[in-house]
Amino acid sequence: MKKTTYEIAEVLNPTKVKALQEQLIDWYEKNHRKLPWRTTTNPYYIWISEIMLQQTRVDTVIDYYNRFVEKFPTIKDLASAEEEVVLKAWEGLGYYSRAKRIHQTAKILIEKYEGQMPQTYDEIRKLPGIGPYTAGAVASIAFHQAVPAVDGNVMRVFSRVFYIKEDITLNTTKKVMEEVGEKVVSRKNPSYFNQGLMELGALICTPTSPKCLICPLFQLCRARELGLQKELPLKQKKPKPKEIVMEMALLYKGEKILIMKRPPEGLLGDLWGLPTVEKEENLEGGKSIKLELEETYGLKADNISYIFEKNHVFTHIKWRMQLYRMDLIEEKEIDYPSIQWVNRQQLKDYPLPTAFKKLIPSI
DNA sequence: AAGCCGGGGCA
DNA sequence: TGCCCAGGCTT
Repeated sequence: MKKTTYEIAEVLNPTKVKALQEQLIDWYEKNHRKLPWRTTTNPYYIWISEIMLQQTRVDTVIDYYNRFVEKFPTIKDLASAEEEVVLKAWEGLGYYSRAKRIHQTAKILIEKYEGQMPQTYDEIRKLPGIGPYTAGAVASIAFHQAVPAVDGNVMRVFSRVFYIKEDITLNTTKKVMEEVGEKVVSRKNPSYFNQGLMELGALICTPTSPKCLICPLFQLCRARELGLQKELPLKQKKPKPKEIVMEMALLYKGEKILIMKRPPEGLLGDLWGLPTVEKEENLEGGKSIKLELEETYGLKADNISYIFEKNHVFTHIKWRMQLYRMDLIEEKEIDYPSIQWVNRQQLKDYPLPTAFKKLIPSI
C-alpha cells in the first residue's frame, strides 16, 4: 500500500501531470469517434447516454440512444410517459432498473429542479441511478466542472499508467482511483480529459491487447515501461453463474397466449414474460408450471406437451428454460392486472426481456 | 464487503 | 461453448 502511494506520488509530479493532460486531450481531439451524444451539449441527452453506456458497449447503445431521444426529446416528455413505454424503449438493453431510475429522476427534475439537470457534481450525484461515475461524467462533459469520471476503462488506464497493483473489484481501490482522478483531471478542459481517458481505454488501452506503440501515453506509462501492461489491472475472478431449471408455459386460450408482468423488484422486475416457475426436482416435467398456474392463478390447463429447452445466462444465474405448450380448459373469476391474453401482434407492445424472446420465435 | 441486476462480442 | 466486460444500489 505504502509502495503504491509512493509510486503514484512519483508519477503525479506536476510536469508529468501536465504532459498527461496535454497528450491525452490532443489525442482525443484528433482521434475520437463521432458518436451521437458527442454532437450535443444538452445535459439531458448526455445523462441518458451515460446511463445507457453503463455495462453496455458503444455499438449497442447507438441505436437505443437515437430512438430514445427521438421518442422522449425533453425531460418533460420522459417524465410524463408511462413506465411501460419507457421500459419498452429499453427492451433488450438489460439492467432494467436503469430505465426505471431514469424515469423516476425525470419526474424529480420536473417537480423539484424546474425541469433542468442541476449543474454541480454534488447535486447531480443525489439523483436516483446516478453514482460517482455518472455524476462526474455529466458534471464534466455537460457543465465543464473539473471532477473525475472513473469507470472501468479509466481504472484500466490508471492501473497501467500509474502501475497500481490493487484489485480493482474492491471498493477501496475505486476510491484510490477517484483520488487519482481528482488530482490529474484537467482544470482547463475536464470534458475532453475525461472523455479522452475513456476513449483511450476503449480504443488503445484495451483489456487483452493494448496498442502501446500508438498510445499517446507511451512515454509516461509505468506498466508499459516495465512490460507489464497485460498483467494489469488486477481483478478478482467472478464465480460461474449458478444453473437453475425453469419451466415456462405457452398457455393458449384460442389464438391468444398468456403473459404476466413480473414483480417490481428482483430479476427482470416490471417486465413481462411467460408464466415461469423454478422446476421442483421431484416432480415430472411440466408439472411444476401446471401446478403454479392452477394454484396461484386459478388457471387449469390440458394437452401439455414439451416443446424445447433453451439456455439464458444472466450475471449470476443461468436459466435452463424448459418450454411447455398447453391449452386453457378452465379459468376462475380472478382478474389479475398483471396478466394479459395477447396475440402475436399485441405482444409487440409489451416490454419483453431477451430470455423470453428466445422462447417466442418470429415476434 | 459482498451480492444483485442483462446482454453481447469474441476466441 | 466459455470467457470477458462492468456502475449503482441494497444488505
